[in-house]
Amino acid sequence: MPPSQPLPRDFYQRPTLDVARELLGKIIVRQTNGETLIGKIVETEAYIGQDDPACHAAKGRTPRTELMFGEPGYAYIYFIYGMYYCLNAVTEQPEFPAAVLIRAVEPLEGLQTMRSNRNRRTMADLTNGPGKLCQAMMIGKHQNGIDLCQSGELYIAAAPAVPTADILATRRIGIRVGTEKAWRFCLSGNRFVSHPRHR
DNA sequence: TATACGATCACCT
DNA sequence: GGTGATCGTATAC
Repeated sequence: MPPSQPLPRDFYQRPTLDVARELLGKIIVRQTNGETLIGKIVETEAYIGQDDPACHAAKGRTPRTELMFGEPGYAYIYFIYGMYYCLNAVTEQPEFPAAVLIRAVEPLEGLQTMRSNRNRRTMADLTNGPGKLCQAMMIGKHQNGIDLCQSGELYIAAAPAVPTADILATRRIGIRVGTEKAWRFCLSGNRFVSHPRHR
């Protein structure tokens, strides 16, 4: 039984920075092979429009970025570095290309399966990175374009808002342009946040 | 058709 | 601290 209802589309059809902040503490539900894998979002990054040089849509509308130009609340999953997938939630109104990258989750349910998917012994590095959490939760190209607002094989469920004081804003990670923006958000002190340098 | 590179990770020193 | 793995996408020819 899923923990709660999917977040409504209205949640995503708002300024991306608000969505990125408020996705912290929300629940990713992945139902596959008769099992439910659950993780709490602890780290996000915003990619906002064609004026954001780090946004995939900055170079224009292409088959790859088409989803970002569409309805909010859908999964935009891209393949990177020849081996990893990254999960995004599309935001803002149609025709405005923006999304929130889910960078890390705290595993809550299905730990054994996640661990075997990752082939790791330790819990600590199971889902503390965008590529890692997709590997752990079996999220790949087949899930690209899924509606995150409907209970199904992949969605994001509602959860109480986290205290504003617990939210840390930093520069985005892993990009070479647009690094001046503090558009990365994480739960202060959470052990499943990526990049251990941040306290 | 060819090539350069990336919103990463694991493993090495 | 550094680097190799590995391939879809965009761009150049």
